[in-house]
Amino acid sequence: MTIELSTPEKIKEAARKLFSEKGYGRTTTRDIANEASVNLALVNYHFRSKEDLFKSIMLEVVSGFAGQMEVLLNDDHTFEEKVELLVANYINLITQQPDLPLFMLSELRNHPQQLAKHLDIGRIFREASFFKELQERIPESIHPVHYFMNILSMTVFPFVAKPLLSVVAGLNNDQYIDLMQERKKLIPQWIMATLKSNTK
Amino acid sequence: MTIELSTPEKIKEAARKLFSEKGYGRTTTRDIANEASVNLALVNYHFRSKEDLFKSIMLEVVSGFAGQMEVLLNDDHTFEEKVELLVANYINLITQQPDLPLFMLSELRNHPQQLAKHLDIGRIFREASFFKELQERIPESIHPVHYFMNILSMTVFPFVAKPLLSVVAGLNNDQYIDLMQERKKLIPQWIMATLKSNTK
DNA sequence: AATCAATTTAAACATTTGTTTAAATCAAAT
DNA sequence: ATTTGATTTAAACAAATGTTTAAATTGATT
Repeated sequence: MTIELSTPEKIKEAARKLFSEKGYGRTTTRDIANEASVNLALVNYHFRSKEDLFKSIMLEVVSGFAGQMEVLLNDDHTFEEKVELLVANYINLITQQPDLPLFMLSELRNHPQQLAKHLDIGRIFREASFFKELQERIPESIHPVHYFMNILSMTVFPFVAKPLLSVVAGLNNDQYIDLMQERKKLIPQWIMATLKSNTK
Repeated sequence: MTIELSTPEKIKEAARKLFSEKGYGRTTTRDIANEASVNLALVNYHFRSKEDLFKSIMLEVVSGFAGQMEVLLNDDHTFEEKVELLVANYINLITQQPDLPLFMLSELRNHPQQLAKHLDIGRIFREASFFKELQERIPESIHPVHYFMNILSMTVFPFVAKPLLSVVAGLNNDQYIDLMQERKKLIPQWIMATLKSNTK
């Protein structure tokens, strides 16, 4: 039932897995070739270098993330529904790919320019209907990005800090996943509560 | 005015800097020796291996973090003051060492066991007065760790995601730091607002 | 001053790692 | 069936990297 992938696709899939699991520095081209069940030289044949392979994967991941975000920030729902969709969407995504956020954040710091490069992310966000709706609800003294930070923080951080927080709370893996599912409902409630505390 | 450090201290300081800047995988023993202005072989002479050097640093960082947290979670202040102190404390700490949280989180995932090892972190947290006070304020249907997650998330995540969020918001470094300073006051307010929304 | 252990140094070693090469294989077009 | 270009393979190369060695230096003790 698994479809036969082309060699470059096999390599990219293997690299995506290994880079996000172990980071760029600890992943070798031989790791990638093995994971993809492919001859070592094919990594350099299809992609020019390890660095180029990384860039191509990173670009896909970041533009996928940004594209999805743009849709969610501009859809037809109410503000509160937008928050609910945003949170549920990312909790689902990250539950399936738990290593994705830490990978993105780590490597975004080591390869800065990459982000602004092919993606005018700033404009996408500032022009989103979400931000206009947000500004109508809060005083001008508070920067709207604070609330965007809060949504993303409460949604993403618990996954990133799972090794720490699961020990703190004394929870096993399944219990931790249950907690994250609970947050789909809780985070939007909390966000609305913080908005009421800072009314315009 | 800078005090002369012993060789092992020079090595540890250099390694702490480079590991947190570039991660374990991309930091070489030669990098460390150069940064410490010390002969290459001394890294292996004073610490057995690169891995051992890493472990020794990681242990210091994690137990420092946990120790500080234990004090803050158990001091004599009111619940709201505890939240204020916790937030202000970590915003100050991370402002001075911006690479620390991402380093801790990345490497904690690659070297799991390390955490639970020398540190019974779970007990420290569950027995803290902070958690008892928290439980008195929320219904039993909600796990208190949710709120601890929220505090840590809103405090730490904006630093970890700075490369992304500063582009999103279109802010330069100084403006971003100002935003983080504002959060010292805002986060405790928001936390109290979320608590009121889920009263016992 | 001589001794002795601890520390430092320069050099080398063995692996690992990213990349290249040249031949072999494959698949489609003539 | 032949040709031609793309793909794959095994092998090798050069550079980087963690570690070790053996000699040199240092600094305190006798």
